[in-house]
Amino acid sequence: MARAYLLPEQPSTTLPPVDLETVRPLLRGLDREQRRAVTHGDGPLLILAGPGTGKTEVVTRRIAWLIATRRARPSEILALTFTERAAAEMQARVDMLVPYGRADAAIHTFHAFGDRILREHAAEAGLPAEPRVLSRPEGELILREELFRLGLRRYLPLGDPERNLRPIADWIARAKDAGLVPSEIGARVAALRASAAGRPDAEALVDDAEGLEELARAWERYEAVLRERGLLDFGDQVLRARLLLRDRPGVAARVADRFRHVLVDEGQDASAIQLDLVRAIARHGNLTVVGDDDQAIYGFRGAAEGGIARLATAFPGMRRIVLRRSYRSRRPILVAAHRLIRANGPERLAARAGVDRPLVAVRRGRRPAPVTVQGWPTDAAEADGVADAIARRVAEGAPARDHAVLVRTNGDGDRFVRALAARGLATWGSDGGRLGATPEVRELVSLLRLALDPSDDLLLYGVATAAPWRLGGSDLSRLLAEGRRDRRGLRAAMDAALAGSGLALAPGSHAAVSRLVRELDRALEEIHRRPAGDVLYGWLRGSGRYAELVAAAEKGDDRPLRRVARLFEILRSVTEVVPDARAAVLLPRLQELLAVEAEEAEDADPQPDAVAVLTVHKAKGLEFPVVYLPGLADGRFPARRRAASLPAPAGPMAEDEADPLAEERRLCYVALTRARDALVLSWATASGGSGSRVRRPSPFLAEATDRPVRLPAAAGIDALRSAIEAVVTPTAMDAPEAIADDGRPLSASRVEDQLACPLRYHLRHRLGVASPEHHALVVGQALHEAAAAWHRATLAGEEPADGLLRETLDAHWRSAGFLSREHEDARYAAALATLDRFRADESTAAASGSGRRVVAVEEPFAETVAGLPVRGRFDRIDEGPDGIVIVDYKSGEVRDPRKAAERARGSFQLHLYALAWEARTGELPAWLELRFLDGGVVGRVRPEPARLEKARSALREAAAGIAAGGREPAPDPFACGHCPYREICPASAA
DNA sequence: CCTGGTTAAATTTTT
DNA sequence: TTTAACCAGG
Repeated sequence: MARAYLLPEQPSTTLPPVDLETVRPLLRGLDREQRRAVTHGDGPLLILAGPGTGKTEVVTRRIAWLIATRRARPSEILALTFTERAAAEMQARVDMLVPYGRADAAIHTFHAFGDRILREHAAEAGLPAEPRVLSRPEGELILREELFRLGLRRYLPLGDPERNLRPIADWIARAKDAGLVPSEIGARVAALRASAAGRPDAEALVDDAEGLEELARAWERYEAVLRERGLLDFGDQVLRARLLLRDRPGVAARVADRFRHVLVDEGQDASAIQLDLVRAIARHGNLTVVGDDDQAIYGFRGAAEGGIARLATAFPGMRRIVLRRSYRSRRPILVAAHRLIRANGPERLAARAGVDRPLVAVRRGRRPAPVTVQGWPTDAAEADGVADAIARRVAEGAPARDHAVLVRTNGDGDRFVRALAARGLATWGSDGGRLGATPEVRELVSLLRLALDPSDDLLLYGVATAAPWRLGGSDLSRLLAEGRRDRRGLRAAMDAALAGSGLALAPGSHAAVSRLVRELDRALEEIHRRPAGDVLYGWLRGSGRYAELVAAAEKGDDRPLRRVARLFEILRSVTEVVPDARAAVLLPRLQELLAVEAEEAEDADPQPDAVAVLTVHKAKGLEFPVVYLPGLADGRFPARRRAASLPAPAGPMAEDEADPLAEERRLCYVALTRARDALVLSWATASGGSGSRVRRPSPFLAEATDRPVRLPAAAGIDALRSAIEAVVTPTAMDAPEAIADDGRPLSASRVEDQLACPLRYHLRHRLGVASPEHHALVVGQALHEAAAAWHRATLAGEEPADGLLRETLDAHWRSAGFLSREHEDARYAAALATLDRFRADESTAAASGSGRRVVAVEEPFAETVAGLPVRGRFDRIDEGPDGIVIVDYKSGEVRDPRKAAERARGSFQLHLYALAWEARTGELPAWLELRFLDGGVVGRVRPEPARLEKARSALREAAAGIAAGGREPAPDPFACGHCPYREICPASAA
């Protein structure tokens, strides 16, 4: 029997005799399909390998078999994977199968292989001998450096110039995945323009075309910088290797001759350019592709839709072997998974191969557990329920590592980690700490920022409270208060205390402040002339922090020291890309550079006694005896799709598949098929916050189980309770007699800060920690002052002087908080244009005789509203035909009048001002207005009772919270992203 | 059935 | 800040 397998399936050149004993073990234990796959001779082969069908086993044995049967020398075999991890695993398994250590087959990631080709032919590829490859954040650092030279307009909002940095980097990567070069975007733009004529969506198409032109320009500039500096990015490693083979037929021929057999793992994840590269190398036809289109979950990352099918077309006569036996999951799991994936339609390869049936379960014996579905009233209840179930099983003796909780997004995992931790169970795999988020690294990054802007109290506060000084308590609070009181800042208060002319400090604090100031001054002196790493090194030695870290390491905890060492390694290597490594250059992208896992490998590998809490993407390729898949609620899984922020470089991308749910469904399929023995699906009716929306079960639940999904009756009471609590909690109308903490009156910004995040209120208003300079504030204030000066002049009956607006702008313009000189120049020019329009608008209004006149400017008030002291300043008060209009100037980039009106309606500040006006005059104003200076639009609203009442209750709620003295952070991914305190906030969700 | 206003929730990841 | 889903009201 075995002898038959030694014969080539297709006649080929005469092979030398093969020792049966070396070949037989390679086929041992394989099923029929697997054997056929392993022993396929020459010619193209597609192995359709569903989950758990022994895919890796087949590929590795096939490599060993090709070698053992002398169909290929090891060096003639090329195997391509996507991750280093997969490559390493394949290599290890081939090494075990091929004796004598002669397995020098080329097993690489696509990128490593492309890189190897490029280096071997560096001269022909027009590259330096040793091109440096950019990491992702390093690429963004280069874009950031060039930001104002990229020729961007639409994608460069002056109020937040870095907003599109990441999207543009992604866009370039996707363009390279598609195999494009910048000049080819032009063709696409032309095609879009041509096709637009006469179509109903013509406007949108032309708009996209313009956007693409802008992006192509930016891309070209980015490429020019890479060329100048001899750099490659990840996309180039594949793209330029492919272009090399296309432009140099001689090189292509040599590469194809060298690799007589090519194997591709996870073919469904390949990008268009990767597939193209494979076609070019495997033109001899000896190509083995392993994959499963039902597990294609990387469309967002550039995987080509229908990639495997396209390869099959490119290699006519490709033999197809379908692995149908699952060695992993019990039958109920396979049945549910198949029911689900079936909904993706008849184009799936399994369906086209005529095997649209569940995989055959090989593991038998003991009746398998059915797939269960649980409904929970809230997210919290779901997390507790899952954690309880796991804890119970562990108590009964099951190993913790046998359990996995699979989630759709990283954020979803947190509550399971916490719930498990509360039951004494360790977890692994959830988005572990990033290096940049560890305290050791944050301290050092803060120091760099502080050295660049020593007047930033916020940073100084952060550094002073961090190791090794660990200042805190009343001394630091008093220094802060003192610095704020005399308006000279925290540093001045420290200096005064040290000189004996200021606050008296406790001896310990005195010594710490003294050394802190000394070390800080040294860092200040060095920061602009030495690389960031050198400054940090001096600080570590001088402050004693280095000795502390070493001592901790000697005592057994070397993680802090290792993290700091990695920071230094990153700072060193970035100098290869950006020659000027001073802090001012690196800081803007430092967070991204440090967004690597804090602990090498530790979090990415299964931990011996911990429960896995993983995103489904991270779980791909893994298996667990027991899998929990919570969060199967509509909108969460399938996740709600967000509109792309940039037009796709290569036309419709994977997400534009006919069925928008298809990729999410495949993701769910991957999740279900991670389970060996037991699978528990669940969902929660509500996220749990008061007033949170009721969620419907995911459509995938019904698809997978073929049963109607109902909430268990037991959940009813909890649901009612949470519904009642939802009504009771937020209203808080009967708040206790509210007082505003130290008796200082409330203001709009105090109330808004308190409601947004009590910790932010605490830092800004109780401790008086100043926020760092921000360009939006500088520009906004200067414009504000200019408008006020104009109105003051007219109020005094004068014709405003010609240069008044510009002179006032200049007088209040400070060069602080801008990203770069170019940014400041652009914002200044924009501010001048804004003032021109302001003048024109005001002149028109004056001439129109609208019956409105300005009666007060910058008018301060202090009134009692809802029993609470409130103060503020009306920017401008007008008297119009219907009565008083309260005006507030804003400098945000609002251009749409509808948006402006919406903002006015929702403005707490305006409604508070209306109430203050009522308290002062006994009458409500007729109108409330926001005037957006940049956009020249006005949003107006009548002060309506319902909205005024809302403002009153917000005021009360804030006052109560302030009086209670709470300082709990209220992390929110969006709010934290813009919070000035995010650098020092331990709870920041940014 | 449409419109507008209100409200909660903010992807996935490797090289 | 933006978006989309939901609800009320015409």
